[in-house]
Amino acid sequence: MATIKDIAQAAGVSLATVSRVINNGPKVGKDTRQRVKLIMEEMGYRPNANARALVTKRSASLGVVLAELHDPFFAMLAHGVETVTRKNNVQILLSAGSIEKETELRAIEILLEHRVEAMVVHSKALDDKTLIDFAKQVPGFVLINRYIPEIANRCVWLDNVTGGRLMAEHAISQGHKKLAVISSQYRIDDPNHRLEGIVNATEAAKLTLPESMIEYATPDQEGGELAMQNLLATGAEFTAVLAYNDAMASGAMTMLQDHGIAVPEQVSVMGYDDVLLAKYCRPKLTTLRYPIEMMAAKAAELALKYAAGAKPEEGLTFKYTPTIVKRDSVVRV
Amino acid sequence: MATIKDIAQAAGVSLATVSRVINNGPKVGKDTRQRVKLIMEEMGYRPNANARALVTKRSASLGVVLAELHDPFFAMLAHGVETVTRKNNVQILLSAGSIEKETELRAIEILLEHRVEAMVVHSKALDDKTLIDFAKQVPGFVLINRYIPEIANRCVWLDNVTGGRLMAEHAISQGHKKLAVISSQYRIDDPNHRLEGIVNATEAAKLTLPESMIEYATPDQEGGELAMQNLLATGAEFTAVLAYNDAMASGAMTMLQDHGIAVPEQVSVMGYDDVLLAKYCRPKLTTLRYPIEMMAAKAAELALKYAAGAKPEEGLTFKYTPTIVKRDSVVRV
DNA sequence: GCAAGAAGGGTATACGTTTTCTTATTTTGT
DNA sequence: ACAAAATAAGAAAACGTATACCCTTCTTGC
Repeated sequence: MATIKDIAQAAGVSLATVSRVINNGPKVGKDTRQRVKLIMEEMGYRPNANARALVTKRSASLGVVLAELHDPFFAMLAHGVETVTRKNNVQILLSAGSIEKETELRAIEILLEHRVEAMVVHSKALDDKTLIDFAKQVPGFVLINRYIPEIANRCVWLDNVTGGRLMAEHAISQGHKKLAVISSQYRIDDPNHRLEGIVNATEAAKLTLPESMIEYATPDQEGGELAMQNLLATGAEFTAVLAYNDAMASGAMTMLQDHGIAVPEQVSVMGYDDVLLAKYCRPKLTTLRYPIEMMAAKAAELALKYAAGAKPEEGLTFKYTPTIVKRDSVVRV
Repeated sequence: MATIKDIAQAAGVSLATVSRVINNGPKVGKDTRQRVKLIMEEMGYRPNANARALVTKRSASLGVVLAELHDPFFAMLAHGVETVTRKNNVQILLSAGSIEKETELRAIEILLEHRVEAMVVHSKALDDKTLIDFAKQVPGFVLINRYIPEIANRCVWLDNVTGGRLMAEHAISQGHKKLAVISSQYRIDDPNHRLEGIVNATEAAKLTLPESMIEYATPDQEGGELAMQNLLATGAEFTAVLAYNDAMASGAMTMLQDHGIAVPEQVSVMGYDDVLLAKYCRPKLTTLRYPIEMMAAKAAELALKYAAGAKPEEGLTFKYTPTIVKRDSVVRV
């Protein structure tokens, strides 16, 4: 592959001149510029990004750390990031870790070895301290879907407590008094926060939400089916189900229908996230919109901005609040 | 950030020795190795991937070119690639282009500038010649979802003609004689091939498939709804609908149900791809399984193998054939 | 006891860029 | 016409790493 040196030789100029042509630098005459450009074209010259990154100490790429690419949720996250990297002529370096401490750590380290100046990190397993340390090392370090007070201005996150509250309030406003909850079995912040919001709202409405009305399962369709099965098996009565996400809600609906229980006529169901599925399933899900794509774009912008030298403002944070999307799976009782 | 030089100084050894420790090279004593490792740990040394790539001319990363990340289909593709890159300690460099010539070209060029040794490319817009040229330049160049005879051994693709045939044959075997087809309006190979297969099967069964029974729309749910609307508006009779993909099938089902037509009792519907949605929608879609994740993994393996110096065998290609997944949206008539 | 080889480690160059510092040439102002 | 300034271009150092080659110092076999 042709290098700058080859071009210089062929054009009868110095390395410096060729470099200046490539970077549209000054100090090179009109005709020389033309000639060098022509020769680059002829020889199929392609700058070596590695050499360039080495000397400039800038990599023109943004690192993204996330878990489990096949989840549509992460696909949307990636897409949000991609819209802004494309606009800024920046490359995406993807580093996927599963939801385990070691792989998440390794994923970040790999990006660091590539000297990415900006990174958008989705980490659920690493502890606060580790992440705070990274934030100190990397100017363009931004967390998505996580809030850590010490580095609040690098956090783009969803207010899940409010989200949970909104869910419950909506159900209650529709006259529902007997609620059931289907939560995720993973003991990370998200399900805890959503549950907290739900509990807050039920207490405010002077309703009771006994432990027996809360089921935990894997946050996918199968989990939703299983949880609903358990709920039905206990013989408990409920008129509305609040699910951890749309997939679980969909599973729950399936299981209800399989038991001859009409949704939403007999039981209302609410999802969370508003992924594609929410529009596709029957009845269409009433759910909470999680603007992950927008949030990811924001995170990428932020990462690029901080990487470029902007100092994160103290006391600032990037909180998003989910909003209710009313479709067909919840009715007044 | 600490460099090899800093470590060497702190440990009182030469650069070469440190480098040898890092790469587990020979010619360094047990105790020296230990001491250097300790100091690296203390100083938080992180190898510079760019410098390394520059001198070794190898990048330990695999480039992936694809369009529109938010499509779950591409998410699965990315995931398939990721499973093998992770196993091989290789990084993914993502380059997204939309389905336009220039952006696809640019996406590939960017990866080339990063000197990736292997790449998995999903290109629909670029012409054969351009891709063949790239294949000549890059040893680890592999195409996914595309077949080009001249570089057959670098193509991992799905036999869409057979796929279309299988769809139609299944419907016909269930007694359906009046078929309707909902295809994609994009004039790329995939819809053409599927349609070709469908036509072949109908002709073999001595059925007619008039142009008026084929609708074209965007390959998403809205498109499916629209196409079905048009089909119904013509007043044509049909008992089975073959859709270009699951999203269109889902849209078509929605529209049928909205018109009071029961699926599958009155009209059967078939999808294609077998994405998550196929299991979630009601009735569950009978569809064709497109093993994209497996194919993507194969493509990544191939790319890595070729990049490592393995010569692509002549006359070899990697064709996958879709298989029918029978669920609830098709019944015997 | 000594040549020959092995083991441990150092020196220096190369990878492909960018950029600072010079230098040679041309233009400009008076 | 001549000093001053602007323009065009080259030389060389630097970025961080890997490695080919060289130099010691021990072993080891006889």
